[in-house]
Amino acid sequence: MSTATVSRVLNNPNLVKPETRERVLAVVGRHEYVPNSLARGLMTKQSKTIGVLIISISNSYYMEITEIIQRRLREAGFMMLLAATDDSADLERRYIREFASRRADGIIVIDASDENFSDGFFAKESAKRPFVLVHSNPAISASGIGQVFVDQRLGMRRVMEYLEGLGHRDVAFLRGEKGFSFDIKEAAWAEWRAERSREVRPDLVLRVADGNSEDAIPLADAAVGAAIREGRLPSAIFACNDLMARGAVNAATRAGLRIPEDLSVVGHDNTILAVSGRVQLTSVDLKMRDIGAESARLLLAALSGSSAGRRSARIEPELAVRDSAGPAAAADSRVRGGSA
Amino acid sequence: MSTATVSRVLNNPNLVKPETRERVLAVVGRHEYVPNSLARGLMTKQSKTIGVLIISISNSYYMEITEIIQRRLREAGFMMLLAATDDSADLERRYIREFASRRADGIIVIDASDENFSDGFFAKESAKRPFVLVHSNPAISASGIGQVFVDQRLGMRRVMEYLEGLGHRDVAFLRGEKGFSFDIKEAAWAEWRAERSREVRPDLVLRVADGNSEDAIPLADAAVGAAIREGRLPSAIFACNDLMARGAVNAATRAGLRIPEDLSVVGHDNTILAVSGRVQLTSVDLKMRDIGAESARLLLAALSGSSAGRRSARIEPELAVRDSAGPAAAADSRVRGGSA
DNA sequence: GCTCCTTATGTAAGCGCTTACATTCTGGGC
DNA sequence: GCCCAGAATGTAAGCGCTTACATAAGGAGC
Repeated sequence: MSTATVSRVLNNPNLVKPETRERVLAVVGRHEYVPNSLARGLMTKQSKTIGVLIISISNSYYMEITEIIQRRLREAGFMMLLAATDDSADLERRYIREFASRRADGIIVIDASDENFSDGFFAKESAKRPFVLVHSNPAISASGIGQVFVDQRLGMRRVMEYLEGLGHRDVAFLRGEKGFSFDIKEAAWAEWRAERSREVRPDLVLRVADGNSEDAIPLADAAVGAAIREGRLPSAIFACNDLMARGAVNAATRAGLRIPEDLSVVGHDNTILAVSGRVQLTSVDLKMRDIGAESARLLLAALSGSSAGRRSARIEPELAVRDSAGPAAAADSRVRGGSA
Repeated sequence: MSTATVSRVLNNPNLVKPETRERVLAVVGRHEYVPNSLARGLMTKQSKTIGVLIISISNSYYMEITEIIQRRLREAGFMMLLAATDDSADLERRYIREFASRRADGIIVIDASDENFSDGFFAKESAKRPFVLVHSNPAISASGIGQVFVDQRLGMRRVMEYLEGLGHRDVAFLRGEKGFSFDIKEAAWAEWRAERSREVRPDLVLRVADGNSEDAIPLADAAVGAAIREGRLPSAIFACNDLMARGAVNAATRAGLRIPEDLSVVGHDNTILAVSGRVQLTSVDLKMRDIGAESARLLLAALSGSSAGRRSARIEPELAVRDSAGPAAAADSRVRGGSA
């Protein structure tokens, strides 16, 4: 019995006579033969492996995306190589090279670094193999790279529209010190004000040193607490993520403000934190599952070579409306100490 | 210039004359040559890849473990293949085969299925390549398999000790309907009572249908709310995870009980939920980072062939003491309507 | 029974590397 | 100038597969 026959049994069973097939299968089963994918990949030039790059593994946002990606990949017979870049453009590059070296059939980069986009690195990689970028950067969205564009500007406008509808003219903006995701949201927030000829008041922007870790909760708590004491908080506040939104709620509650009667709070990301407390947070839902599903879909489509179909997708965030935001009417007078 | 020389430049630079080395490196750089790890792995019999198996990706518990594992693997020059089993023993097996086929140099299985342990599958796999199991199952801990044993029984005893010290004689037990992690905690809880000749009262055990998803919060809320109304809640309650603990806190607060004055609550897992609300939860810390670090350490040690050193580790959970549990004295009279 | 076509199996090349072994350089000692 | 050890490089085999091509084995048709 030649190795070729065995190979055929495993890959094209219909090419071999049923009885021979049985015989081979029997031996294979008895000896617990495990094919060597490395050798197979060397011949077939595909590894049935996809590389996925995220910024941090212990971040529910990325994990929700990754979970659905992994599920889709499994269904399509692929395995997932996962790595975290810690937001380092250098590590991002190194990992992409590593994926390439392992002959990953495709690569998904979630929240890719600006640097590697602007110097053309992504464009070059994108030409070599199926490649999908998940991001919120309008600059990238204009490029020809396969991508899932998360329209955060739209998300922000939906928040502002909603609050405006509730009568809130001024909305404080709570963000972490640095991070692209904070910048892009603040830009949309400022744009909204500018469009309505409202001064883009810097005093409305509250900043905490670290907006992404657990510490963001107490930090936001402190920042908002101070703003309340100093009477410079308007009737509503938007927080760039649910961590900070929780901190804001805690501060307000401690200060004796009721939510949403005295202060409206809107969070972002719609994580478990939004529904964990007594007051359920109204929060922007980035549709993580859709993001994951779309990136997997785009990659798989590119992989199957069906050059038909879109090479990119756009995700529209939605506002998950809950209890933490309400009409502005009563609020103004309370928060500002009845000066209205 | 022969391929052998190139190979040497890349793997044993000192074997080749500096100037040749330079020449090779120059060409390599110019042509953006990316070595083929598949071919390399075929020769060297190692893929520099580790397979990691968890139950669910979008679960902060597993992700915290995975994050540190990935970091350690990177430092040691390995990449991580990650897959989720959805708690299916069959998928678990299939993925392990898949890892084997891809010639993963080692495998880590987190919260492995009972089934694949008891039928000897893990033992067999463990013999083939470095293999580490992370679990809380005393049965496995007695086996010779490389492992990180998380002593949940000890964690429970620390909770009970702590509450006993605060004067709580009876502690309600809040769990999800099914799951090994719930069972093992309940067993330790019952054991504690039995040791003190206290009846293992079934009415002290509250069950919610789904203890692990987001729904656990409102479900726990409802269950605890009912128990409060029916006056069958003792002065303290332990929840098998922070989700349910949050639900308990919400229910108690709504019912007008103060925490911890009127009711003591202890959670489990010490996740972000524990510190997200106004009342900070006392919660069992399973030392996720230690678990991840230990599993990576054990695997890497096995990989480097240093047969010295332990083949297993034991993790001792600790109680992260915060504000949600306090002395029982006042509580008894309030919760039970002053019948004491 | 012979040809011819189809179907089933075997043969061997080659995927891109590493590495044992063979060969060629190089230069110090005489 | 010659010898020889050691360093530098080349040669070629082989890792475990897949697959084009060659060969063998069945029938069907006459």
